[in-house]
Amino acid sequence: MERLEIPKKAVYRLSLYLRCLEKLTENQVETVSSVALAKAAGVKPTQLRKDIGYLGQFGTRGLGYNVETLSCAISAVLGTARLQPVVIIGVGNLGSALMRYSGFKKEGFEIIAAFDLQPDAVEIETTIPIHDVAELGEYVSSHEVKMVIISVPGDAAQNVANTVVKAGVQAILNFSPCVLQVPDHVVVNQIDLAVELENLSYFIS
Amino acid sequence: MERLEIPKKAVYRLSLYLRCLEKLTENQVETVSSVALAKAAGVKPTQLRKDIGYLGQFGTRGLGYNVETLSCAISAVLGTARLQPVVIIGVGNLGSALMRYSGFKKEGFEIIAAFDLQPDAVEIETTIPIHDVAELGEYVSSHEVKMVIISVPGDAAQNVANTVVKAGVQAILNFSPCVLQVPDHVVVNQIDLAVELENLSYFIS
DNA sequence: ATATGTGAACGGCTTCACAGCC
DNA sequence: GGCTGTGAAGCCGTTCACATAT
Repeated sequence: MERLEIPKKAVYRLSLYLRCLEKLTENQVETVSSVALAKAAGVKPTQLRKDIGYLGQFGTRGLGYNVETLSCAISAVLGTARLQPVVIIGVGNLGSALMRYSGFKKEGFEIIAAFDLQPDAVEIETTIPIHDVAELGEYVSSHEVKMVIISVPGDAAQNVANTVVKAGVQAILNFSPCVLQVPDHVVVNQIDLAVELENLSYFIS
Repeated sequence: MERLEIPKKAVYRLSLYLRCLEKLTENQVETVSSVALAKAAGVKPTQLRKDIGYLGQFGTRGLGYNVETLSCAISAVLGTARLQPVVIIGVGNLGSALMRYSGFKKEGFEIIAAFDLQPDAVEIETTIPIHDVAELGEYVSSHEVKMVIISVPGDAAQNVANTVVKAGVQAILNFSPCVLQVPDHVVVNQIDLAVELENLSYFIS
């Protein structure tokens, strides 16, 4: 298994292709060419073929790709073929919005619990249990959670990260506006809303 | 002014540096070395110096950078030195969370209005006016809004984008899980939560 | 004829090495 | 001695050109 060779950017695009393929499946399209799929995903056809090439050979020359076969292949490589449990830490504005977001389950992720400093003070209608953050480490290890979403204020994020890393978490989606220091074997994807806006700000003339 | 030469990735990091510099200002630190600042931002010192080099020469050899001077320089280049008006379209889970998010104003962005299909049905305590999406185009042009945040469901996003682009918007932060087709002069930053999770999923062993 | 698969060329960002300055 | 500034080298991902398959 030489999965680790796929470049990070290509992995992002594979997710994109998967999203487009799902739409095609809904419309009962069975076959798609690299040109058509690339256009839907907003990339160049050659890049799409190169990206898919990382997974192996799935196309039929002169015809295109079978939508279902390709979907399954990408899903398998991304590790989303089976449901992945995820925990949210910090049930503030953003955290509670994420808890209500329905898009995760469709893509193979289940929010199994949330944590907050004051779980009783949280007003939100949900079936997802909200625990005290003091129980976070214990919960993560006993449920073998590998992925967490951090949406606590910046000054609390590093502490939370330390706790979950010690408890065995391997991947963190961090919405806090701060850089997390973690061991090399832990992956962090950072989404900083202010940074995104600032970035846009630069590119408007 | 040769601003347009700064690579996009460098612009992202400049935002990061700015965030770290603000913390230093709060702690009344006046000078910082590239090594220290780079560590705080999670990048290599040489990269930080190269990035800052795009702006000009701001350091003092043998000493480091003056925190305030550097902050102002980055802020000026990013265009966040003065308040930038922003509009949010789609006041659902995510949209309302973004409206309540206090981090924007601190970085120079003011949410001046929000838009929804059913503005009256929205239950949210806020001082930000919520209008009907039918008024979107007119509002954007008359207020000369250059940046918008789109947080509507995927199937409505392209329509919204068309409207605001026609009304003169130059930058879009898109949270909808779909690829927007826009003219070349419009910049789109996409944040797809499911894609982020899928990406992490791949990298956990 | 049409579309995929892929080695090679290209381009851009990162890292290195060291010159220049305090 | 310590730290910044920067041309050069290295690396990685994208694009091209075309061989290959139906």
